Amino acid sequence: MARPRGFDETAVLEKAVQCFWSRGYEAVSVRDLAAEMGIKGASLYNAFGDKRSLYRRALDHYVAQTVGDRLQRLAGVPPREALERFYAEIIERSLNDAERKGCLLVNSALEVAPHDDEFREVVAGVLKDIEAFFLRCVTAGQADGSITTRQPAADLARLLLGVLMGIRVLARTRPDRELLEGIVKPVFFLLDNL
Amino acid sequence: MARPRGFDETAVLEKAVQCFWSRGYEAVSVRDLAAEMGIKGASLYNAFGDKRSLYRRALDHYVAQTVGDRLQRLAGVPPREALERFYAEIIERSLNDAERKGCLLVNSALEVAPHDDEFREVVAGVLKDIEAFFLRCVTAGQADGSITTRQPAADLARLLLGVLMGIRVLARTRPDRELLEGIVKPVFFLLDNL
DNA sequence: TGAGTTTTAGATCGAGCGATCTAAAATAAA
DNA sequence: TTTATTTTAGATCGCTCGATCTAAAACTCA
Repeated sequence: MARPRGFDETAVLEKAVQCFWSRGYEAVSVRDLAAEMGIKGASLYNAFGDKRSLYRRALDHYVAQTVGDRLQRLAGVPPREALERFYAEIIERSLNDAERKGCLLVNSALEVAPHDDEFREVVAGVLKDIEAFFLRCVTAGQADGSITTRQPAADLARLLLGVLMGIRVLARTRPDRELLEGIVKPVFFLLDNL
Repeated sequence: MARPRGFDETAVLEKAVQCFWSRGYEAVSVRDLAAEMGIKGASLYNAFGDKRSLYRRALDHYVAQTVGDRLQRLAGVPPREALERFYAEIIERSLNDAERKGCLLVNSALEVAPHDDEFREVVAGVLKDIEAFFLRCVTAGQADGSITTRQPAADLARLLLGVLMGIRVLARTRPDRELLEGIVKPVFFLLDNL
């Protein structure tokens, strides 16, 4: 039978995530990727196909690890608190991001999705998942009285998604706690009052 | 004396803006640029220097034409109305953007600014200009009673900047009126009430 | 008109790109 | 041990990259 693979596919995929995350799709070469992943070019093409396929795998892995994990962890938390912890996490991540890599999903939304239908659908789907999470939180919060009912839950969820994207973008150019927390403060004031 | 330039520098610069705007920095080659600008490679290097310098010129031109113009047009408008018209313009622009180019400033904030100190300063400066415009609007609105005083003007301005970035990002993947207007609606509800 | 200067057009530079190929090394089942 | 299969390592494919060079063409001023 066949010789088994000499590397851990998940481990090298995570190296690829790091590359794409910190430098983007176009700016990273397949040679850079192979070197960083610790495998040879042919092994890379064998295991992952071409550069675009590898990016797809990297994005899927990132989303599962980062977004999926967060949504799952906060699924059981009381809604108002879940939202607060969500944003607190995002802000801490953004401020601790010395390389200013931002979020691979947001980066993909700007660099890859606009020119590539498959990636646009993938990114749009994840964004809708996040929006749906926000909507569940807002609806539950409105039901238990912790979140205002004076605006439709759907619009509040949209606002939460928009603000999330805004924080992710601004943090890459102005990683400033006062700015990021200043964005969130009026949002929670709105959720709380009225 | 010298032979005069055979092309209009501003006109070809605007062609370069279109290229960088729709495809990004890395994905556009100097050959693409020269062809689209209708000049030869040597003329491009003569007139604008290298690719990075041309991008800088293109970004500056875009900012002056697009951002600067908008802030100037709305400077004399009553504050609450200025904010409303600002967002209405942004949403219409985003929905009419068939190529999903988004905003060159936001695109630069994600593709170029994180890895290039000069561009980071340029982008951060423009973002601060926009934030300052929002702050002037909010402060004036709080003074004339058209905007709530129950949150600090500085935080409301930060929220307005964050939401603007969020709209610009989301529109490139999900150019959907319901989504974009749904983000803005609770923001104005917050500005109006309380 | 002629001297002087700049812009043109097109070829070309070395480097790096994504992708593929060959052949040797490695492994598991027969 | 043999056979079959896969992964390796490294060279290499044709192409495009950003950038430069060479001359010819174009133009202004003396």
